[in-house]
Amino acid sequence: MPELPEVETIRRTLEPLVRDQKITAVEVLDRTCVGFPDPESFQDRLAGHYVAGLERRGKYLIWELAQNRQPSGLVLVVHLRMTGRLVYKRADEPPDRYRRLVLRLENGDLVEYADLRRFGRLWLLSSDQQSAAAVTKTASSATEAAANGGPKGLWGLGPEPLAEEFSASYLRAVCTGRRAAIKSLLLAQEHVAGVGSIYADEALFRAGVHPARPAGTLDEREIGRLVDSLKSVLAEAIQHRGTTFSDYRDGRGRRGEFYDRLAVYGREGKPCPRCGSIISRGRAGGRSYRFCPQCQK
DNA sequence: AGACCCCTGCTG
DNA sequence: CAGCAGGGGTCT
Repeated sequence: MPELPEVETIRRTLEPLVRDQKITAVEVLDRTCVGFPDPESFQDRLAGHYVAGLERRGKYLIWELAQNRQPSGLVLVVHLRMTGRLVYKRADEPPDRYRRLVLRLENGDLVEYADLRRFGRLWLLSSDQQSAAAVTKTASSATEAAANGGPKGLWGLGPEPLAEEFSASYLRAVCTGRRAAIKSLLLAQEHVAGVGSIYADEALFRAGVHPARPAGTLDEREIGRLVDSLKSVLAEAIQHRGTTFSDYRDGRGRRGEFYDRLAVYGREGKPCPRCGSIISRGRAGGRSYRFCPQCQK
C-alpha cells in the first residue's frame, strides 16, 4: 500500500534513472490502467517525450515531461493505489506477472508498471491544468478535471504533512467541531495529503491517541503530539525506504525496510513495544485500525 | 457521513 | 468457498 513514504521513495530511486531520458515507446497492455486520455492517444502523445523530473504530491507521482529541452505542457500522473509498482528494468529482466504498461527508454531499458489488483491509474494531463489545480482548490478546476477525466483526488489535496503548513493550528482548525473518528480524518486526503492506514495507525500510537476518538474531542496537547508524531513517523519511514508488506517495491524493485519498526500496524495479537499489552483492532468510518488499548486513550 | 464498488490473493 | 482487505471514487 504505497503511501507518502513509499511514493517518495519511488520518486527518489526512479528519478536519477529516468531523468533526461527519452520515452521512445509506450505499451499499454491493460487498457483499464489508463485514466486519461483513451489508451491509444495516451501511447501516441506520451511517446517521444523526455523526462524532465519527478515530483510527488500526496500519493501521486508526477512526471514532468519535455520535448526538445522545452517543457512540453504535459505531465504524466501516476497513482499506485493498493498494489501498483513502478520499477526500472533492463529489457532482458523477467516481466512482473502483473505487468500492465511499459515505458521504453532510448537506452534500451524500460519502466514497468505492474498492478495485481488493477486499482492504480495513469493520466496524461496538460501541466498548466495540473499545476493550477494543485495550488487552487476551486470548484471550477474540479469541474474541469471531471470533464477531462483527470485524477479528481489530485485537485482537492490538503497540505503536505511534512511541510510547515501542516501545523498544530492547522490540524486544530480541521478537527474542531468534527465528530468523525480522528483516524478517518487523517485518511481524508483533502485534509492532509499522503497519509494511509499504516502511518495513520502508527502516528496515533506514537501520539497516544485512540483512533476512534471523535476529532473534535482532542485537546491542544494531543493535537500537538499528533502533528509531531505524523511528521516523525513519515520522515523515519522515508529514511528506511518505506514499508513492504507484500507488494510494495521501490523504483529499483527493492523492498522497504520500515516493516520491522511498525508498532501497531499488522501487529494485532502481538505485544505493544512500549507497554507489552496486546495490540488489538477496531473499526471506524468503515476502515479498520490497530491500537494499543493501554497506551491509546 | 456512510454504503458500496473496483479487483484479486489470501484467510477462516 | 464465502468473506475480507484496502485507496479512493461515486452515489445516496
